Amino acid sequence: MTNSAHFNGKNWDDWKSEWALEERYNFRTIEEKWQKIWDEEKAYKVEIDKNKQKFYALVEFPYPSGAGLHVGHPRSYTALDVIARKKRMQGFNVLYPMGFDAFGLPAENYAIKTGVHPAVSTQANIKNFTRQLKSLGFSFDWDRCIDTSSPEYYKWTQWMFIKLFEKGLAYKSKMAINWCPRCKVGLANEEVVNGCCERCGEQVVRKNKEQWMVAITKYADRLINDLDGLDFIDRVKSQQINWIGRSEGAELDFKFGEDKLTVFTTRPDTAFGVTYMVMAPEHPFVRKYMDKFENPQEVQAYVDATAKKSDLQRTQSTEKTGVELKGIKAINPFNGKEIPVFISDYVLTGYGTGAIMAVPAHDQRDYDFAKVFNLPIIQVLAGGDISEKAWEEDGEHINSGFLNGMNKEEAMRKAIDFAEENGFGHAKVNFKLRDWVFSRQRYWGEPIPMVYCEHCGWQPIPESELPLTLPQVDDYRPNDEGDSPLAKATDWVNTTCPKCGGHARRETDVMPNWAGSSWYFLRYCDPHNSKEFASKEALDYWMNVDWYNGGMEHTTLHLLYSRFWHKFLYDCGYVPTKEPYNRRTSHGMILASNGEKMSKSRGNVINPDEIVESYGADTFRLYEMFIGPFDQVAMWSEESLMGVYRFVGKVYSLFAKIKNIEPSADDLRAMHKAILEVTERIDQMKFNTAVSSLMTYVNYMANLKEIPQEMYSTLLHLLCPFTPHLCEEMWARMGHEDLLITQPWPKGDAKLAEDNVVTYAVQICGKMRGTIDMPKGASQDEVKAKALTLDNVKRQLEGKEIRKVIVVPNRLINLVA
RNA sequence: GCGGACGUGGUGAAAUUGGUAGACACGCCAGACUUAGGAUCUGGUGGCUUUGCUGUGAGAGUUCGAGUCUCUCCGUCCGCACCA
Repeated sequence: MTNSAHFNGKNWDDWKSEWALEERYNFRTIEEKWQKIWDEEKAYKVEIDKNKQKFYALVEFPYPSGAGLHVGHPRSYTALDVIARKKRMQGFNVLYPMGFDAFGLPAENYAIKTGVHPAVSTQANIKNFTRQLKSLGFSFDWDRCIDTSSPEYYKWTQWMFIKLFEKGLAYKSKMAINWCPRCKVGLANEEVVNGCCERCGEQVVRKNKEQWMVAITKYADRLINDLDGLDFIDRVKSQQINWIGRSEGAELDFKFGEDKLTVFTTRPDTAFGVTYMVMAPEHPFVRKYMDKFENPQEVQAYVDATAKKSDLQRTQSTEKTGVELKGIKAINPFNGKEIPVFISDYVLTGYGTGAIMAVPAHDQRDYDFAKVFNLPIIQVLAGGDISEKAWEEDGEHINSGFLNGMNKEEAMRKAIDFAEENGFGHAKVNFKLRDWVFSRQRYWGEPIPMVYCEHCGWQPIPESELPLTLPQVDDYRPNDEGDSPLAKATDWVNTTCPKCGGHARRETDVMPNWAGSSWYFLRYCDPHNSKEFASKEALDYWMNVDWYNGGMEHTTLHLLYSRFWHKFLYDCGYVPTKEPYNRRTSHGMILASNGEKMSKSRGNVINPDEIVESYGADTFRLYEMFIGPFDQVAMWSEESLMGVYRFVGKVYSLFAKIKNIEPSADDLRAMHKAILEVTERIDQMKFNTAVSSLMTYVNYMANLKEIPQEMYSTLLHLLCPFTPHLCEEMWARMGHEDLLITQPWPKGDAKLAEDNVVTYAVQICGKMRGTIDMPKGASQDEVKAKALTLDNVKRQLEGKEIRKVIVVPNRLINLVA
């Protein structure tokens, strides 16, 4: 790699004496110097180059909070930076972009407190984040930096919303939504954690509101099925599948008054075991039939009590409560039997049809309810002990008319056939996934580009009026009624209908902060395009994202939303692929040294700035890669960080021992082992052991009196993705004028890496009894003969006969006596 | 309850996927050196009753051979959760 032509007119000794003046590793000057050079030369700028194979590496862009970068962010960023840098050296045209997910509540809350416009504080935070990211030496193409809160960006978010509306996938609906009384904002299901607001932890309550909804459920099946071809880690796939919650069953109609009461069930085969039915308290029939019930006061009281409960209260207690709707019975279409109907809060209004047929013998929840209300329990599948608990397993059908004698699978089929033939039911697939609540009653988000006209209903604003920018307001506070602060900007709200020209009012809710991030990876492909969200050429070249790393906490939020959003754009013909990400991996969290989460309130947050200041970016980066298995949680340890700092210093000081000499066979073995191991382990995201390999290699060199140039040069190549500043500096000190980051990745030679002497484990009956050194490729007999010379082996075999010999070449010999 | 991951020294962890358990670090112990530096260097460091034995949460099984595969327990972490 190195030759004398690169020595810039000086000879090797001149260079060495010049640099030897500076004995201590001074990371500050080195890092500052190379960051400046990379910045000035736009070393990581990337353009479409059809002669090169592209590689698109992506990390989740941060929300630019006032707190600045957390040590958790760089774990993900460094990992893909290592991969991006290695891919570049391997000749790929690498797109590794960064941007800011800049809409969100903290900026708005800050504005409420201080009066500073969210745009102002957000820009200040972006500036700070950018400084921090640059100080860590990431190889982002900064020319592609995007900001979801800029009108140039959200113009296209709005444009896409209009497309959703035009295709009938965005619709306005009045429904009970999750409402956070503290944030004064409606939440999507995905944003409710254990019945509490994901952001502030306040208990979420139900509130009836007109909301924009996005019909993600239309894509439920495809969001599950298309996971099949993707290289996502298993827990991401299973969590998404779980969240979407597909279940197969049937919808069946039971007669109720003059109506049909439709239920969804996954067990139509148990229909002969139905002894009662339950509706959710919110079911429309409850109101419709209220004056026909014999006990309307009791029913209404229960409905009111349920409405007052928070989701948490409602789901926490598994004790069954409810009220019978006296005076009206339902009729089981399978056997014509009259059965009582109840309302109970264990039946949810949002899932299935909001009503169930109850089979207490074969469903534990129904069983519990039946016990409380003394309802009959009819066993229709043989098995278990019905006097103890429900039997939810398979069995032979009994007491089930024409289903008798069948097992579960057959009876299911026959029951659905019967329902279809007699017109009271059909097979049905249901999902837990609900449509996406897309309205937020706040200020700092994308305005929803819709107007309401008395005559024409909801109309999108013309594309020529995009972007619809946020109006200035004086008061950012939302109110308890759930009006957005935008409602106060009356000049902005009052407008004309784009269809009839009459008076119309703008939508005053804004989009959720998940909107901008649903398509940002597309914008990176062509970030300055003012005519399209991205050109076809750019999308054809750069998509898909080859490798996307991000947090597990986004699995059922951003990751699911953006897959849906992308599929929608694909259906419209705007993007060339049906899935956005080929590969998805996830990093573990970094915890404080005592295993607690880092948080402001605990006062245990490590600020990356301080680490960079004290130890340098290279040490920080390398430590985060060495801290432990990438996909697992890791605990911050300043002591371990010191070990890495020493290693970096050692790499620096080895420079003094470089000589223009040829490496020996042993040297080459150590070198090629390092190349092969580091290359493979980076690809597998085993960064911690890749660093171990580098340490082993450096330890080997530290033991040499003189280090061949080639060995040191190879080290710089292999280490460059991890500690780019130091490596670039030492590369220059070796006399090179071109940048190390543009050099080709070393090629490992497995032959040269092979040991010529191997140590065999000697086992007797599988137990280790000693080791022997053998030349590589020794015959079985030679190995056996040598093994038998060991004292311990002789002793163990005394008076025994060897019955079998197993030799694993170059590894072990096992003598079975 | 359902789904997923996991259990290895004083600590963070390795283990070519069934073949020498503890690589690489941290910490600790002993020594050297000093331009006293967040020092650095050298050697040692699983346990034990140390010619050797034993050891990967516990117990069984498969195998010539198990940290790795199978089964049963025990325990930890994460996600979802009255989803019909």
